[in-house]
Amino acid sequence: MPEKTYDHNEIELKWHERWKDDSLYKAEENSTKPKYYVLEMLPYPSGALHIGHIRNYSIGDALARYMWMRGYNVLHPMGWDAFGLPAENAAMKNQRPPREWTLANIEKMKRTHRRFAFSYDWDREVTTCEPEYYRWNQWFFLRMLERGLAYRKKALVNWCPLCATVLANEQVVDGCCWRHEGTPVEQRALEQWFLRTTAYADALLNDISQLEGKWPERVLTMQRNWIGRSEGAEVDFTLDGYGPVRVFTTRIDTIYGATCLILAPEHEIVRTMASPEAQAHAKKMIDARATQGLGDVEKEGCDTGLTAINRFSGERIPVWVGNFVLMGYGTGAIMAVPAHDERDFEFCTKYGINIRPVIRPVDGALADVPLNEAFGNYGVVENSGQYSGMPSAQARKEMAAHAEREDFGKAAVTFRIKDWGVSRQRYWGTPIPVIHCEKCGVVPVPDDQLPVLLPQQIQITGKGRSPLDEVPEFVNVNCPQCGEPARRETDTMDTFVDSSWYFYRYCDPKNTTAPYDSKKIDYWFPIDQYIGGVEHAILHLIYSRFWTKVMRDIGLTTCDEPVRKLFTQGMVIRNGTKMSKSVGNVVAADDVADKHGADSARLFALFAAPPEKDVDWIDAGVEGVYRFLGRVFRFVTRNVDAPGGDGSADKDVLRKLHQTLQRITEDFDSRWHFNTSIAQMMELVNVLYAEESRISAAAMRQCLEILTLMLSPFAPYVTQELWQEMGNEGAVIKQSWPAFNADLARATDVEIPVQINGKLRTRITVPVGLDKAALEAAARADQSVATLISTATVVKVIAVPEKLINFVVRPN
RNA sequence: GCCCGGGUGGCGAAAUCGGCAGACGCAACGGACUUAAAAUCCGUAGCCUCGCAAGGGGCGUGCGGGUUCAAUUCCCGCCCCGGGCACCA
Repeated sequence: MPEKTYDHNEIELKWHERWKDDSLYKAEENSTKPKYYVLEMLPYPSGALHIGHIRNYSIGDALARYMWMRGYNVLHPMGWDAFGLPAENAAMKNQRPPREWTLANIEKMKRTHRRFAFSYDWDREVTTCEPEYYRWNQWFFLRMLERGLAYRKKALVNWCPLCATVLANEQVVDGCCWRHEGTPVEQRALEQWFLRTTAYADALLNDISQLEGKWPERVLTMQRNWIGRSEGAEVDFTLDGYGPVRVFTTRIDTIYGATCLILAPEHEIVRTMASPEAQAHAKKMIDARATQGLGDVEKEGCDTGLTAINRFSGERIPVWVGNFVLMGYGTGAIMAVPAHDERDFEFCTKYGINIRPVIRPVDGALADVPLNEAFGNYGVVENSGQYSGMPSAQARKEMAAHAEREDFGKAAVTFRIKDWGVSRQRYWGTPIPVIHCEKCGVVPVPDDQLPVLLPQQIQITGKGRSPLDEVPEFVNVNCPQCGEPARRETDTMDTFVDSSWYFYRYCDPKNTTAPYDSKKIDYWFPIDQYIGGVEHAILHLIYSRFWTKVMRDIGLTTCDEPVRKLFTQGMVIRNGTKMSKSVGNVVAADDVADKHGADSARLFALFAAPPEKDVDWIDAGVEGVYRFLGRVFRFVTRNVDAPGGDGSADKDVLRKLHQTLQRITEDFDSRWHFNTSIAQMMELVNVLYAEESRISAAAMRQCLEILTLMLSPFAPYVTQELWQEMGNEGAVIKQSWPAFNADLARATDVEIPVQINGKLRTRITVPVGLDKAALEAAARADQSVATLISTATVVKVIAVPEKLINFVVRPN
């Protein structure tokens, strides 16, 4: 058969049409096959897929296709993280309702998804802005409310003036809004809804051990740091004329060295009891904190005029306010031990407050403790009454026990993680399903009245409070309890709620009576492989873990953790910076597909670098893999029915073929270095070109089929076309992954480098399987080796079978 | 400041367990085909150096040391780049 020209447009269009009904990728509901759930993070429907998305999906899709071919029942779904601020901004700009804008974007992006032939089961598509989905957000919220896991409090919250809404702590980056770099977040006191993530702080931390080795270590480290468990003690100091002031410390063993107490500027006692000057100062510090945000801030403080008594020593010490003490951590008050804490040292030095060492090094004296810096190590406690002479660890225990006995303190654990603030003063999100009644207070919307629907007709001005406040039909309701007129809650939920459980919904996407049927979850969960960007290491992945634990405790799943294995792929870089709309260096997926085809775009996304590494997008690089696909296409089409050569190259070619197959199979099973998998196939094709005329018809057939099958997870269109060209029936994805033949893969001869004193001098070819002695004999028997060592005395011979031989010699 | 990654040709990278550094690809150069170009096919190529040539020698994985017959790989000390955390008491 004459060689054909590789026309990617024709081929991709043809198979795109045939695959339209999607029946190929349906996950089976009652299957005897082993299951495999592979998931890529769902995108925000911004309007267009770019090449960063393509990389993410190409990794997942190659894996999904491989697992199909390995005989697994694969669940590979896709959906849309469809709530969020951009839709509202677009609505303001274009006078287009957010829903309309969002759904149009989804249609557009879905077309691109299909164009790239990602093997999704679209019957399971989830769109989080649709009532069928978000009603279950509301349902979950009510379950959490019943269990005290959702609650409302007035709190200082992070407010982004540009978003005109509250942000979660996780959404504040360097004191600025995560979406508006350089816009400092302000602190405002508002009534807000929170989810009690702190109730699961210990569980979230402990269960990280279940993820060890299966999630990237740095993600686990980031989560551990974020949770920030810290063991210490709470202790009361007695404030003259007031009563106890509680502090949290990890170093209660240094308490005899406490020379003052420092309160956060927001601390209640500052407001109620401090001197007027101190109150004014504190106010300034609070305001400054709201605007300065970034970086290191000079420590600042002010004496409140109050004094407090140390219950251990009976000593009376001054009480200060300090800008570096955080209201949101511990109790909002600390005891300052300048001799043993760097920050306290800095503060007390600045204001001339006493520095008194009470810890000495285990092998030193108290007098050796330097007074020009803080000595923060553990050691032996001194000048501390009955505790003097104890090691730090013992003192920590005994002092906490003493405080507890005397009822002025206890051993305590504090977490850095806070409860998750989920209120947003926005329109385009899940309405929080509660009603505020003058008489009954906060009343949950009854389950049978769910979903609380977002009103469709709405003017979004971007000014003032939540847009829902302006919709009387939405706001004005009757209280479900007493029937009197009441007001609906107008805050909506953080969109991270949507993505915290969407992967469960994929298992039962059309359920109208429950978020899903637990039996289906039991079959599919946990997710075997989750693939996404490392930027979600904390936010999304910690919320998802939290949600699963809550669901487990409600009895909705038996999983402790939703995700068994996590893979974080690298970013796609262009011109030295991360691809983003604002930089204007985005490469649209459709543009690449137009020019070189979806297959080439997918192939290059995987070929350019190992998947976990950042990759530079180079247009010329796509041309390289495009050429490769053309080479494959032409080679296969012209050899399909060729009479074949004399077979003199069969052995070498089949060895290369099976070695390649082995490597690619191993890469799928462990390393995922698809860049080398693809390079291996390129090498194979180079060999095929070189030996083309010396390959027999039978060996050629084997090469063509196996090459096509191996390449198919990466380039589904062209391989499908070739599969048909070869006269085969059916879809490539339904074929079995070829088994490599270890006998054929084995080499008979191996080239051994010969070193003299560690320097490469020549090479010899020997049969495989020679032991040390035989290898040395073979080397000595070689004429050029004999010449090389003849002028010196061989002192030692290092022979490593199938690797190398090294003669250590001394000149004569 | 602390905690992770990373640093290899002109470029993206490879070397899986301490054993031939630079596979594969891009860009480049030379040749074939072509009226010509594109496409395609074949070939050259780390750097320096000696030689008319065949061929030879030296250097080389951020820098400096160490272990070893042998180090991109292991150990110690630095430098640079990227990311995360950053008053968390």
